[in-house]
Amino acid sequence: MTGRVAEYEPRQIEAKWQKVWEEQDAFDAKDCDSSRPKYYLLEMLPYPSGTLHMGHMRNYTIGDAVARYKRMRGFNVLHPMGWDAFGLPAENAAIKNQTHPREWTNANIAEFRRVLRRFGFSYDWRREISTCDPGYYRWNQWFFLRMLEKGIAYRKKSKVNWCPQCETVLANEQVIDGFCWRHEDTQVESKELEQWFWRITQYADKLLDDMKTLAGGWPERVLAMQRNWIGKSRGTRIRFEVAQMDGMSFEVFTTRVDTIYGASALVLSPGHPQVNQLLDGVPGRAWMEGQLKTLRQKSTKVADVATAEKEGFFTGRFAVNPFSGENLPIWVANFVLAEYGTGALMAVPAHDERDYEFAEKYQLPVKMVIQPAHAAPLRADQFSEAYTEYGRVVNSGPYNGLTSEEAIARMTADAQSKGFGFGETTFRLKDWGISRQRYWGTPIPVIYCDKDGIVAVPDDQLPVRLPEEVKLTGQGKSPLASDPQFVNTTCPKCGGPARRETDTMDTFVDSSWYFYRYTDPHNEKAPFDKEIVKYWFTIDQYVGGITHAILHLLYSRFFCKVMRDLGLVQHDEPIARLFTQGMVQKGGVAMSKSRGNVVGAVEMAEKYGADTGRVYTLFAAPPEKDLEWSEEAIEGSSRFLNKVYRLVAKHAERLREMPFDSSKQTDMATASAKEKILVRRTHQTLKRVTNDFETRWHFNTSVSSLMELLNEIQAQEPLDVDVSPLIVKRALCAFVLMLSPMAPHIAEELWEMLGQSGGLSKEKWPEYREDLTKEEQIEIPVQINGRLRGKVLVSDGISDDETTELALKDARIAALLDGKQVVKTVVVPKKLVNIVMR
RNA sequence: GCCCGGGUGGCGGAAUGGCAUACGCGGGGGACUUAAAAUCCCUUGCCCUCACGGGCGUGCGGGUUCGAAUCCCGCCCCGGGCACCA
Repeated sequence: MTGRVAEYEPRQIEAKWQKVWEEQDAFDAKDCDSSRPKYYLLEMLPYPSGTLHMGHMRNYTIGDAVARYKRMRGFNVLHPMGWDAFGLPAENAAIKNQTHPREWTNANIAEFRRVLRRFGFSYDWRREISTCDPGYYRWNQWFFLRMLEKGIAYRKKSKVNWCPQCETVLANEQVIDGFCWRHEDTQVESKELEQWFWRITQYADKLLDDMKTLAGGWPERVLAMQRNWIGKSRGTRIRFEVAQMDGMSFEVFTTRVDTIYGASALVLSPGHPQVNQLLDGVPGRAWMEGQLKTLRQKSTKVADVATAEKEGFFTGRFAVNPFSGENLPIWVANFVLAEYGTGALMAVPAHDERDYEFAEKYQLPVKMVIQPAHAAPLRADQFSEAYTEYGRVVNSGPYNGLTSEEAIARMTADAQSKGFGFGETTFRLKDWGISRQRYWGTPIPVIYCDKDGIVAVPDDQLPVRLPEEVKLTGQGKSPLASDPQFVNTTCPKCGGPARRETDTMDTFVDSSWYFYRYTDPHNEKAPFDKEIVKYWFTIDQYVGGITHAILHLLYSRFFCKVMRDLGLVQHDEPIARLFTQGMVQKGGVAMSKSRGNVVGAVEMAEKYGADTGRVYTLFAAPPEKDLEWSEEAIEGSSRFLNKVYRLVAKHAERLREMPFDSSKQTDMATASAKEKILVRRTHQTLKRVTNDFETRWHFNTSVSSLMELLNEIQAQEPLDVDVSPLIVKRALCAFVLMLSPMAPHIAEELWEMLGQSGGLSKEKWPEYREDLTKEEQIEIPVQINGRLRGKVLVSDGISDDETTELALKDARIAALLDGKQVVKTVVVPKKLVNIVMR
């Protein structure tokens, strides 16, 4: 045919088209364009540290394939990128390298940006944001002030993790099994500090309820994790008076008030604030103090707490069961959490596993008050474990015979009317502590004045800038406190001397609303324009890792609800659909710098080309599954693109001038056999790939469909005999268009080689035609008793009876059926025949 | 303990009630080449058989069905999340 064919040079092609895209602003999204449907596609913004590896790239490749597909489908696509630029690693790196966190961060951002461009992701770069810019974080401060006005932001003393070696507060993530991450032999202490909190608990119910609207769009396991985290629990609060101590009482929270007649003790947490008062004047007090101290000092390691043996002591005091009037001994025990419920509980050994275990050890009575509703009754002498199911209430005075549900309702109502209790809902979720004693974050915009107390920084003084010249030592308290120029200020109210807040905000604040800023990134008067947000929101599709299933995604939902209450947005949920992609692993574990198993994105792109990297990450596994990186398997994707390039290059010359109109299709009545194959295979592939993009995103099968189509086209060689050039051109153009979301650079190059102009970013996705996917003749399997015994060729419109007849006539089938009785035949049209014989 | 995933060739995976192992990697054989690389062709689940052919086979055991990797019941194993939450 033609002479020597040029070789596929990914580096050259990729640079060429990236430049073209940039010059054409090919991926700019147009605000408030009502002529097209909008599509907001978002990938989680990276923390710019270390190197971008293939784990990042997988996330962006999945997103980019969808973004490009949606554009071809006629959507106005918003596909932005930015940097989660505040955070501890920058500060630590700065201390280590004697640089400024901003320098370190900016260098990383520059590198990340370069690598993302090297992969040709179709971002609207005009909208790039960086959370460490004062132009961004001033809006963190602005939101903080609005929350302060609303009472959502408040200050209280709270326990923090404190390392006595570092002399600083540690984030929960920096506490490893109760020890400091930098001092493996130093136990982290608990210390009380004044901290700023955001009242996320005020939205607990809403956060839980609104998850109903996310069902279907969010992975069930993410919803399950959030549900678990919020931890809603409905129950009853009951007050127990202490016998012979006037006015002293304890409240307990229980979800099973129906078991209260079976209570055999009242148990307090060692951390309960009233323990000391209770022990006043009790004989043996000194011994008890010792016991208390031991219980309180027990390891706080998570693993230990869960498996620790139950221990406790009897206080010598008694509480009165308000339902039965019975006196219950008051105990203090390690298994009662101070932070949950009321820090006290009623122990019902017969119907709670933990209480049973405790009662066994300390010989407390086990009183059965619930019997199974449908199974055989429990017998006291055969009781070996707690019965925790609902059932029918017994031995409970006036409540006997009720079901658990009825008893809970009745007893809660009675407690309320008699004044010793009420129905209550508790949550595991706690308010969000946002104070960090760190430098590299958003300064909290508050001033402390001796005269006026806590004073908000006025809006017109925002942003409160991070001072650039601060000495970072990693020691002591908040770094900002060591900068007198920053700390000392004047009170906005009285003008007198005052001090600035020296803590900064948790970096999760930055990422809780960043996706709103993309819609209007340069606005200096507001965090964003309401109308523009209204146009773009909600986010149609969010793509990111499962690691953020709780914190980031819960905080973002909370922020949205606060913003709605502030009148800034009108929607209840910011993200309609969430896709969590699997990790990229090497040697069975996630890629990470510390493990030294990182495959750098740049190295990968230089060796094989960005398109090959993209195709491989899509092909190697379905996107939600973890993917084991294989240097050998990537060769397959490289070979595939090389083959595609050679095929198109071989035929491009003679097809270049051929006019091509994708809306016109071949007349199958006059087509040759080869032409029919080309047309049908093309439309079959179009159908499969379109389905993959529209439904479950299994791009691995999209790539394999294209590989099969490529093989089919090659099998029809020579393509200049018995095939009209127009049909070859249509097949190749459809191929290139289908490839373009996944391997955009080579697709652009081939498109140009085929004589098509204007670039692919303006092209439409090719529609398949159902009738053109149909084969004239189909080979279907013939089974006897469900076992494959032969095959017959049937034509498209054949009836079931005709199919059966054909199958029975098949020589091999006939031989097997000889002398046997056919009981029944099953025909699945165009799929299969099954003959049941005896 | 509870909740969510998952278990298919040597490997990544395909098939979601209808031909198990598509596509790719790896392996074996061949063509081209002085040679190598690249490329192309053939082959590749296990067992029996010279062969034709047959049997087995989707973690295990049952069930439903003309037909099960797929649906149902009961287990086992692996991964992840939560975990003394009253």
